[in-house]
Amino acid sequence: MTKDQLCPIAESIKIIGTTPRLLIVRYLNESVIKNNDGLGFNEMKRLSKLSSRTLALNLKYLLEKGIVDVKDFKNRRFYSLTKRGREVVPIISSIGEWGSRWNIYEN
Amino acid sequence: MTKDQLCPIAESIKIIGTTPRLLIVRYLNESVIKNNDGLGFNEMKRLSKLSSRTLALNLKYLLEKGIVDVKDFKNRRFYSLTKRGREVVPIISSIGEWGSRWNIYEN
DNA sequence: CTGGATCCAAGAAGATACTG
DNA sequence: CAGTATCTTCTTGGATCCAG
Repeated sequence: MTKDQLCPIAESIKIIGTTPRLLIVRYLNESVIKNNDGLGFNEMKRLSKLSSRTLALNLKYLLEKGIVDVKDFKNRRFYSLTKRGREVVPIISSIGEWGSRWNIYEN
Repeated sequence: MTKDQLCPIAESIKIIGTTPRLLIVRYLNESVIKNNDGLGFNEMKRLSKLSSRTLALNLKYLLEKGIVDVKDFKNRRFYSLTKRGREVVPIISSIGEWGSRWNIYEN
């Protein structure tokens, strides 16, 4: 809590408001909907179309922020959303709803 | 509409899901709430703390996408949200709500 | 095969100075 | 006031490589 901290909204935008991080949350959430145990690195890479470098860096960031969790079992790693991460999902939903309206007009 | 287009959510994230663009929409929306005529370039720069370069580039992008509008009067330029731009506001609201919960836990 | 790490090129953002 | 020019730094993409 520094003295000249920014407002919470601006801070939040800086934490989660980047393309790779929103994409990661998005696909992790969809994996939950499908009742999976989470997603593996390569599966996220394929879905999100992020490079392995970008995916690895941003996964690490989201792990540190407590938004993403990882578990090892069955000789694999499974990434999933934490409770805090699931709270990000409404943001993704809003973007999805905006996208639907957006596509009514042609770009 | 190319053949291998991505899903609308991923596309939407790429269009609006970047820090500078979210910040721009955020402050333009708040200026509407305050019943202003919009925001000038320097005012947005001061509020968003974006560099003039980043602000100019992203304003141009949002103008092209029809999310932001600009009008000249009183010897000044006033940026504001279009109807389409105002549809982005729920995304900002979701981020704001998330930010509030976020701050309950210390980072 | 999975989960990265590494290297290099390209792009986006930040800082600051400067101009019409 | 509203940007542009320039330079540096950070982020991403894409390919490749490698250990378990």
